[in-house]
Amino acid sequence: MSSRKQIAVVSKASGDAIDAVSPVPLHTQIREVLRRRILDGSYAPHSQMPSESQMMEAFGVSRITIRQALGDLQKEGLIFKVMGKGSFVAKPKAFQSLSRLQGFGEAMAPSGYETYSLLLSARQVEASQVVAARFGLRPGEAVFEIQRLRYLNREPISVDVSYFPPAIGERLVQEDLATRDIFVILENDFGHDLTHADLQIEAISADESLARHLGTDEGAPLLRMERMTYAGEQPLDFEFLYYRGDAFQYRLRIERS
Amino acid sequence: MSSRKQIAVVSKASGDAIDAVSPVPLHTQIREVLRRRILDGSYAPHSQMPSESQMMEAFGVSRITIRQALGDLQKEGLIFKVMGKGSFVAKPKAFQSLSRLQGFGEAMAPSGYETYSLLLSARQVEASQVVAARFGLRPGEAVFEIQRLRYLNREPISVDVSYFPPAIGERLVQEDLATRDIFVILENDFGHDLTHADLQIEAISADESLARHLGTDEGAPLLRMERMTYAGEQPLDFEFLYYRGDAFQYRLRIERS
DNA sequence: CGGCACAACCTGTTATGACGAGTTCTATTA
DNA sequence: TAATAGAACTCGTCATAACAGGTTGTGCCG
Repeated sequence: MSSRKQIAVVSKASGDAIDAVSPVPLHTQIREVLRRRILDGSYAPHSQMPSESQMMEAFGVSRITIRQALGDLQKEGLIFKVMGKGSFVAKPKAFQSLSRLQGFGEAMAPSGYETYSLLLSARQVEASQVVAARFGLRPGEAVFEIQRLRYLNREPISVDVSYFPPAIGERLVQEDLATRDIFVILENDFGHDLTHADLQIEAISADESLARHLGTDEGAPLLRMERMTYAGEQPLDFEFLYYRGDAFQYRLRIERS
Repeated sequence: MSSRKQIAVVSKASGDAIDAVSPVPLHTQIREVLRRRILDGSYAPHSQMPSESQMMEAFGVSRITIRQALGDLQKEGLIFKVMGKGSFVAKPKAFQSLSRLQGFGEAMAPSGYETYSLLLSARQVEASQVVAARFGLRPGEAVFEIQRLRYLNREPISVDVSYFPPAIGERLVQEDLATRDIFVILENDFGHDLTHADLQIEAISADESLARHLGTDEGAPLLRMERMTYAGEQPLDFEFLYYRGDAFQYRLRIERS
């Protein structure tokens, strides 16, 4: 390569605003911005990322904050650093970080693949007819909705729309949903004992929104799952999962222990 | 099998000296001391660990250093923290953090278990007859030896004695050998393309040292493996693995891709 | 022209300091 | 006595600062 031209985008030109007064920590916001840039290709695999001091300036925070964000990404295996040179985007690899596929994927992936999630939204909403019925609520009562876009080996693989009782949802959003399995959080951190799940499956066509997220054509075949997970009698987690039809085989074991 | 009366050790009474001038970072030293205390039971599962300020004083370092050590352990899932309360030792769980079993274990663990390694020693030594022969060296030439004790779900499962060309060994010790798979480091960080491995297996009796590490009786049956891993023609990693006979079934697939 | 020393960058480590937020126990108050 | 306010602890976040150790380019010198 020749001269020093810009390495990559640093400024917050796009919708990656950092909010200093937000309740979510700066390093978390920055980590997610960087994760998005990696997953959407702004930072290509093997390319060098901006230096820590460049990011300091670009985001307007101190170096310790940048380092926290980068350190998190490094521990996930999304980037690697070389002392004296800089930070680089890691090449997606199978046989690295297993364990991240949740439930469905857990049973599905015989070996390990790299998986991450992008948080699309997380908010309290009024329960729709279907959701209310599943939780034994009245339509319009509050439930917590979390939408995520899941990646398998750096490719978008599914859109997950999950509903939780408000109390659980509030706590979930404080966790690291990008890399941790919701099942594991529920079991480990919250102490819920997941017992079983009911599910149903069908095939649908991608609408505009799903197609955009999953990078398929509109109308492409998707696998749609509806799954309610229980801890004993208590309904905990109701999910709609939209999997890319061309990327998944269906093989599943529902029992969990 | 002796009864342990101590509650929680904070001071560096035992052999857990922190060396300020050592080339290995303080937070790494501290992390490993804490890991040892967790794995050997000094800090029992679910028990509260000393507070960050207590550790600051006990180790004679700043809080940021303690936090780095604790943060690493937390990301591994060995401990968890509760704001306003403190740090606690996590309960060992299967179905959490897969992906850490290397090679042999990788193929062996159908689902996931929690695995860690304790670094027993890492140093340059003179190649023994056997090691030299495998690497195509003359006996007495320098090779790098790494000894580790591996845990599966908080129980010691195997002693690994690995030999590397000096250049590779020197780099390996700078990596996080406690949680990262050497195979993954070699492939991902170092760019070596592991192709195949030769191995042989036999059953032996535990000598005093092995029995002590593995927590078995002297004379207990062990599985002994000798494995040479190659990247193409180049021999990269020669290992002796001593597995507890009562804890392992042999089922293996050698191809890697 | 080739080699070597140095400056200019990078990340790694660590300290100090400050404030915020959550928990728990205590002491004051109604 | 019971409720409440607060003190005293905990971890979480973020800033500033300094130095070490590694890499890379530049420019001087032979």
